[in-house]
Amino acid sequence: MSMAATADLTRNNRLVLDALTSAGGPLSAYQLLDQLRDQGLRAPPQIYRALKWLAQRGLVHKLESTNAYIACAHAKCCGGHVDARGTTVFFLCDACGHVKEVADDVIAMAVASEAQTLGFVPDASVLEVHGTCASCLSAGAA
Amino acid sequence: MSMAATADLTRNNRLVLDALTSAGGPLSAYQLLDQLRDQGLRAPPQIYRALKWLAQRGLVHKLESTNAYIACAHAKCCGGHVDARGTTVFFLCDACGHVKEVADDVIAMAVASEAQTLGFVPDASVLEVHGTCASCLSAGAA
DNA sequence: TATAGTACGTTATAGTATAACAGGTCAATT
DNA sequence: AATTGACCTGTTATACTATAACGTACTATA
Repeated sequence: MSMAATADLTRNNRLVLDALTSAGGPLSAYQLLDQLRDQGLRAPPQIYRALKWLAQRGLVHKLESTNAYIACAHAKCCGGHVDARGTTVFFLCDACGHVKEVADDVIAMAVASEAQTLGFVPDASVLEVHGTCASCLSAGAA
Repeated sequence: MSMAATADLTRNNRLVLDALTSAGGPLSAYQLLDQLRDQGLRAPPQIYRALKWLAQRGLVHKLESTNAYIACAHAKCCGGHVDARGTTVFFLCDACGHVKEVADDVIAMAVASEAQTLGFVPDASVLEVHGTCASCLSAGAA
């Protein structure tokens, strides 16, 4: 497995990745732009270019159902052990906004199996489950 | 199982649904608007209102990863036997644009199982697999 | 007649994303 | 040294996606 290239990040890419990482949750491109205006980022293309670069390497993910971006939860420990092709599943709490990223082999294999049945060769998957997280459930049950 | 209400569609809802159905594939909201301008639909809210109404009843689905809308493949035969909460999986061919909608219990159960492990209560799922369809593969292999 | 609910049409605006152009840096090659 | 090419950068303008908010009209029911 190749180590993620957290070393050769350019200034802009680093700024965007750091902002997402310290946010601890999803941010929109324009929220990132607002946060990074002080650091010299002024226009959307600067943000989108960084996001594209980071996403291609699996360091960030786009949440398609919310048009938001999130730092890969696994990139820190082992350099993006979940590949950039998107076999991860996101559980998004609609109550608190928390997003849980999991690598679930059972789901991945079920998708691969269905694809095979169809004669379809998968390239990238978007798997996003909306609902209510455990902590919001227990808070709401009080 | 309740029959889908294809009878009590308003004029606008019917126009949008028919356009999507006869398209046989995904259309963007603005493509729909262009197509339906002759029938009197002039502004985006008219389209989006119809899409929202239809989606709530499972007659159309939104493809989050492409910002497009597609008629439910199962609505015709049995009134949306796949519920509006989104347990269906879409396989999108990036080569030809074809979209295959399938109701895969194995995937649905794998998602439900993972959710249960997390103590997460799912509400709606977005499951979209990009890749290459069988027919494009055989064409490309020639 | 009120009243509420729903659908409708319209204008304006918000939010998301990219095309296209210009300049800067740096290393490899000529 | 000069040239080239690859890549990163900044900027303007624009395209694409979606909704807020207003006013109207047509039911159905009280």
